Amino acid sequence: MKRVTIHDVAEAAGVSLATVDRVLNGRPGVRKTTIAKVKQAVDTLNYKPDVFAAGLAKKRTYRFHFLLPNGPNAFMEDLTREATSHAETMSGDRMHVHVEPIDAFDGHRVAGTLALLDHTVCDGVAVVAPAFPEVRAAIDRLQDRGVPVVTLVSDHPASNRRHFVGIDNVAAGRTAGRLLGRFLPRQPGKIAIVAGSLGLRDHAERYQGCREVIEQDYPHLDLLKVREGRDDNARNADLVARLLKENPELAGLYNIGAGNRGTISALSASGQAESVVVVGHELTPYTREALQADVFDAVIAQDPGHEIRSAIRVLKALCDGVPIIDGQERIGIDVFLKDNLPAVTDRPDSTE
Amino acid sequence: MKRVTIHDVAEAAGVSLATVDRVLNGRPGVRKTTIAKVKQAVDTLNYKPDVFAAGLAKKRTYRFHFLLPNGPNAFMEDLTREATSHAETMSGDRMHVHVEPIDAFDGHRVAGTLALLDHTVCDGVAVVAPAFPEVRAAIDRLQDRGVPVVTLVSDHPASNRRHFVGIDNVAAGRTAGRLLGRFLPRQPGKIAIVAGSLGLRDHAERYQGCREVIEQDYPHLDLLKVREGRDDNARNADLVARLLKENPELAGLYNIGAGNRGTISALSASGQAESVVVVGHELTPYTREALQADVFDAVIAQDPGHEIRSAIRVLKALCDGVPIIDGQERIGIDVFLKDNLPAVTDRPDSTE
DNA sequence: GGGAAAATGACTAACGTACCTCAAAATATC
DNA sequence: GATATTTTGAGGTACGTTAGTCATTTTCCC
Repeated sequence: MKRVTIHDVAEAAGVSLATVDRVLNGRPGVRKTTIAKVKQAVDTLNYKPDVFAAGLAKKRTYRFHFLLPNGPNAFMEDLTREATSHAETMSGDRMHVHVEPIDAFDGHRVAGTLALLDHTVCDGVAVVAPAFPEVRAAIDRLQDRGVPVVTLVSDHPASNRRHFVGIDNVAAGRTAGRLLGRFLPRQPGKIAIVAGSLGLRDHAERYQGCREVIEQDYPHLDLLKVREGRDDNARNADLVARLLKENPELAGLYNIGAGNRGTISALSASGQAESVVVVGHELTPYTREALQADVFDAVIAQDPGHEIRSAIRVLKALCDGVPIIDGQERIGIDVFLKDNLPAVTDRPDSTE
Repeated sequence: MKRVTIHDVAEAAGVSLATVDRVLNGRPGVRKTTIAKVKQAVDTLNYKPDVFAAGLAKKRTYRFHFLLPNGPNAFMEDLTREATSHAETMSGDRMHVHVEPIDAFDGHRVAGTLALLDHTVCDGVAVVAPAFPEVRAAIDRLQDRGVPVVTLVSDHPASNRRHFVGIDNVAAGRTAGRLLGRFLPRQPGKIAIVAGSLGLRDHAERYQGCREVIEQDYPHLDLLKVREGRDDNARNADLVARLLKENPELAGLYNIGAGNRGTISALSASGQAESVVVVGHELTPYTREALQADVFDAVIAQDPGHEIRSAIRVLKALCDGVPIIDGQERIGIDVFLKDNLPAVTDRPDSTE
């Protein structure tokens, strides 16, 4: 039951402490036969370095920057809240999480913010990457400077980001399409789609997924052309009101992006809320209430807390050069109906 | 940016190191005015103890026992696999997770296993608690001996367990009912329910939730009386085959417990698989395949990896006497359709 | 076999906290 | 005001690792 230390390893391998240290920490100047001896001893003794002692000795600190959109978006606010709250609780663990609001619609500003970072300021960056080429370039340059970058929520696959923390948006769109197809009766009907902008990668992918499923498995359903509301509540309210007026017999509605609040108010005002099957994204106080009031029928979501924690773990793993446990870092596509809503936690008000 | 240590706190408070230590670790013999001075200094300086140094110094080890059912059940196997895999990876963190298989159907044996534990052997216990009174008593006695106990997957609310790590099974049942109600056309139809045993708390709760929703919102659907297959594949296959023969026009089927493999094979064999809407529990290789083949229409699940990690975090928090972050420890009710299945991870074969 | 280079050993000082002892000072008790 | 008691200070050791330095040994090459 006693702990195996490097002393034991040294003894077992018949070498000195210094040599064991050289092997364990990959320092140069050790013959490979000796390396083998040490490694052999390590795993016959099943030596595991003491994380506490190691952490103390190398007095490493992890400084991470989180670049998160600052818009009036309940999901992003949740993400920011989770990040700042972790910034506090983990500061004892030699973690310094700095949250920096960015304007996700201004590619140059985001690229500029990224350009200011290097290893003197931080050891890792998580960014909700808008799909601008200058952002991709800034990510790549930052990594060339030795700072690992992970994308959060919205990926930028063309870049060299080391990891993406977020959901598979095509699959999310497919799920939305499946729910619409199955919730609606097997008869012709029209489905409206409201997105923020198809220029946003995640929105485009969700649309693609939804369309795939509807066209393949529910051909009796007719997808109206996508309306873009720029994730703005007022615009969405307007769009949805008009859609409902133009299509009094509308069967389904898929709100691909944010701006749920606008969509919900237009639906409620129209009096058609219950007859239209509506699927939205992200669990916020508004979508939650809409589900309970049968205005929304399903919500596809991703857990912001999981995403922040996962991003931190991944960045730490990248800094330490240890492998990432894929299974643990996979972010699930959550499906919420009115019946499986998580209990509310006490949170300050937010807008969307 | 430099780290605040107890030295700084001592200096700021105008007391000695020893006194700071006494206050911080709640040792006796300090005047309350002094305590106040120190605490004041602690939070003006925002002192946070260094977890690495503390961990090293108090060479604390956390020894946790996980008592998990050993039956041929893919979900429990996943749970066991996650637990043993964490036992390895966390052994460096002074965590010793011991997994002990139990026969969940033998209350006396489980109680006997619990009775053998005390603080000389382990610092915390997580148990998938079968609903026997002797198990409740054993849990309470174990806690009286100073070992915190959390229940896992299946709760025992009457006991004094400190926490329950698992899903709200009533809500899970409601979700299943909702999916059946919404996937089926709005016309009369029969729904069959196969459980392991209504004597199992989680199964009973799921049934209750499902019935609530169906009776309230989908009264045109007729719930057949529950068949109990004891989570056994052969029994389930038999039951389902008979159900399908007796009810050729069966509209829906809810498989409340394990034994999915039996249910699936009977459905496939009957040729009625596609016409019956089927909801099952837990994501296993079999239910996954059934979803993809349109034999199952939805699967309600809980993530075994999350549950194990949560149980470990909770037990550690209980040992350290620090508060539990509720939001982080809440286990979600996952809903899987064929479209939002997580990518498969490489795992050894399992049976169910 | 002699000299250079490479490999290894022996030691030490951190890192920040926990926990212990013993003495000194402050306060309480009569 | 003397004594008993409580409170505080000073100092040390231990925890297991990292990351050095410098001396010594081994190996290699001509």
